Amino acid sequence: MPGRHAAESVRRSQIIKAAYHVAAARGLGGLTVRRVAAKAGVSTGLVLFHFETKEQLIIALLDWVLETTTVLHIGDEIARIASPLDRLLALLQQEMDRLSSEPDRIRLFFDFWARGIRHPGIRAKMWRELARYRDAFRPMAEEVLRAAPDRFRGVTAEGLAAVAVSFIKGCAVQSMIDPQRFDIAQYLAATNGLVGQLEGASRARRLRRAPLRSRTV
Amino acid sequence: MPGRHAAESVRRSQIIKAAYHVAAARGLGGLTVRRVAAKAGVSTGLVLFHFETKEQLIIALLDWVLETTTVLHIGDEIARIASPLDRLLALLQQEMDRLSSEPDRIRLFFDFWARGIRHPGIRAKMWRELARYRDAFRPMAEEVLRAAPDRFRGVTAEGLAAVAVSFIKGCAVQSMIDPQRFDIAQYLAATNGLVGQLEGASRARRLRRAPLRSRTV
DNA sequence: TTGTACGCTGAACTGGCGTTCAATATAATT
DNA sequence: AATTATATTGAACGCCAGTTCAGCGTACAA
Repeated sequence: MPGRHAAESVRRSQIIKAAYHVAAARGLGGLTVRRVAAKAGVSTGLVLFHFETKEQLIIALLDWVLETTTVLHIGDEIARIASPLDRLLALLQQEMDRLSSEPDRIRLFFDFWARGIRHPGIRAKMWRELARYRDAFRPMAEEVLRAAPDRFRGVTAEGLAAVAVSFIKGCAVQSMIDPQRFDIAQYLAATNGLVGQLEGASRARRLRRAPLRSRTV
Repeated sequence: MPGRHAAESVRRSQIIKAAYHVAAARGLGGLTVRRVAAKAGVSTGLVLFHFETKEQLIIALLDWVLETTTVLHIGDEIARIASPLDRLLALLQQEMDRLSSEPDRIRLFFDFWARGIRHPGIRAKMWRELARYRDAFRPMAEEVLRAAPDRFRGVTAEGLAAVAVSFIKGCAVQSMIDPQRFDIAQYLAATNGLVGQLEGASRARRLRRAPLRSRTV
């Protein structure tokens, strides 16, 4: 039934959400204009009427995924933690919880990441996202450097933030290929030990009292 | 010129190497039977005569990539380092050198990794590779646990190995999306600081005398 | 009421893909 | 020399993809 129906923006977001469901279920490789149209309950032509090309649809999907993924929001409970290193660990824990709560989204994100290697447009957006990620760690990294200047002689906040990001991305990459057995609690415990006990017993006690929720992803 | 020519295995490896060049240049998404045939200088039909389906060709390519990627070989210079933590850092450095020396191979590896998320056959092979990776760190991880039992109370060698793998994979993932600016030397310096100076000044002096070769990937 | 701009449809076009297969040339066997 | 087994070709097939577009229906302006 052709004719004037939904407003431009409504249709666009309707189609993008359909695209998200298709991509989350079948991956970017399984994303086709026809499938998106079917999922959205519209015709093939309409999808391209609103997005011109499939590539632009994919870019719009990426934008939507990045916008609607609340990443690295530093809540009150975390801001209240005194030690910078402890706060960093709490942030890591929060990010790793997301791994188990939104696996489809993380998988799709990873799919985009891989595509970014060959696709300059996607890579640029991913690079910006990575920069955002590192920037979120930066103030914390600077605090860490200030708290232990001898330990981090010659180290920049940027470098430290990159390592912090690696804890998260590295964990995601591993749990993605080994979703059943990868033990996040163990991962965090080992991280905790490696980072070093700046305050010794106090942190150990706190971790024991508030056990980690999810054992595997 | 049809007829009996090269032996089975010769042709197979010839085609696999052609597939590698195509995949390295265009990604797994750009790998087609026709392109591989053209690169190998044979007909389309011959590729499928030797590999039955495109999927089997891809699996064979993955096997070849995994076989011919010398990963985590612990050489004499590294084995001679006394401190386990220092040895771990040397291993990390070695792996990161590979990032800059064989970017195409690493990119292709990453491409397979992403495909493994949806493809059980590929995922199984990648999981085995990940296990190999962690196992290579395990003896070292056990030494670390033995050297500082208080620091790593409740931590298993498996968990510690997973974190070590994260340093590498996380670095690769970041430098892949940001090949120009990602500073590996800074990354290692920050890692060094985070892991903690078990031996203090001695390591700092050693690192200063033997500067890191590659600044970026 | 009429006209028109816009949203919308879906069949049709083009192209590239994986795959098949009859024909054929070569090497090994007899 | 004749036969057989094998390696090789490349045209052909069917499929599914992205994209186009002529036509249709609806809502709003005049």
